[in-house]
Amino acid sequence: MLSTLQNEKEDPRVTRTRGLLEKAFTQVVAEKGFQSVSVKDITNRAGVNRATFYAHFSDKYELLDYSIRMQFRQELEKRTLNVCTFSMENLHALIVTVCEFISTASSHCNPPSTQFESLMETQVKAQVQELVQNWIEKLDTYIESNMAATAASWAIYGLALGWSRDKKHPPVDAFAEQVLPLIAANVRLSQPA
Amino acid sequence: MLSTLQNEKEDPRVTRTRGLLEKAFTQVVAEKGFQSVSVKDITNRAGVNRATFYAHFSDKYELLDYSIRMQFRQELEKRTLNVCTFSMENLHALIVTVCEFISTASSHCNPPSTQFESLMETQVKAQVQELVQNWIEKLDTYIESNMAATAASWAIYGLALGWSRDKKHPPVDAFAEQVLPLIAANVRLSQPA
DNA sequence: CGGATTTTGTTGCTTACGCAACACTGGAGA
DNA sequence: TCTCCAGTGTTGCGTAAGCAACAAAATCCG
Repeated sequence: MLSTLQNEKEDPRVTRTRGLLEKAFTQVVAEKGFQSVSVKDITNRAGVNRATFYAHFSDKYELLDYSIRMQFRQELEKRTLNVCTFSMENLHALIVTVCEFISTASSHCNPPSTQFESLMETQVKAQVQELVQNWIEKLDTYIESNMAATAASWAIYGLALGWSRDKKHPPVDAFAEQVLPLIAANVRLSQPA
Repeated sequence: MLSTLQNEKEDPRVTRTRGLLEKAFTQVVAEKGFQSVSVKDITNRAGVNRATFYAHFSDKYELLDYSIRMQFRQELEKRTLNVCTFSMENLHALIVTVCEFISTASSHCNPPSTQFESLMETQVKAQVQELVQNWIEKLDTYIESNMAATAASWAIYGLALGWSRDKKHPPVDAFAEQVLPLIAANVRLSQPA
């Protein structure tokens, strides 16, 4: 489910094609806007056949979904949050990541359509959930890691979204430091008293 | 023969694969040097299967050949010399192009092995030959365009090579201006008196 | 409104690529 | 010397991608 497992390494051709499509997608969307972009625009730019597009994505909305997922994942990997264990520093970094991702995404996307935001919310929460759950499961667990991770991911996203909408929000680091105890409480419950 | 004809547009997949291999090739060669680089190094970097490499090139020497040809062609296209007619300005630009290509290539390649230089010579002369012949054929021809172009290409390469080896050579533009009449004489013979 | 272009998905067939396995060569080292 | 090993080419088979053609929407426009 939502498997981030790169274990089952996929055919290099599909990796390549998806990458080309995603890259072309972000380019043409930046030029013409999402709505006025056609599948043909994307495939032309990517140098990929249109039929091949449909072999990977049912339509451009699904590619948007994929693109958002990949970009956020890349942010996590950039800070090696995908390959670490729980610590206050890492949790801090995670909160910052979400804040910045929401912030740059919504500023980059004009106008921030509702469907776009809900898409982003879904993807980000799902990955944060998975990541935090992974952290918890490496500790001695006393409660459902699933539930704790759900609570944490919703809380983080909600707080980050509020922060990004605040016209004059404090610096990210200060904000993250401020809410850190709130989130940490969720995770910590699963640690031995 | 040596057809630069992109007319017969090739499968996007082969264009892509060749491009990936060439890009990877220049990278790993820059890092490890040509001799100590293996086919596996190249294909790993390119994300292309080793068997696919051999479907395009018989060995790394052939890829080197291809790479040189493409890089010089790119220089020509950069100055739109591939889509123009004869003029003194264009001939000047052509000479400059050859000079700079030899200069940067031989400085970039350490040591400038004999086989490498002869490979470069072959490719550059062939393309200059083709280009000049194309120029001449658009004029009213009184002599074999083939022969005139051959003379011009050899002359240009020889002069450019001499220039690049000259320890304290004059600026490219000055040099090109200086030898311009020599080369122009070859081409001009085919024009109406 | 009505015709004319685009776009969208879909399909059958061809071709290029990925993969694993193979035999072969040549160089390094106990 | 012999073994080991990393690189080289080659092969057969499975799969992804290219292509042309199609019907069905959707969009444009006089």
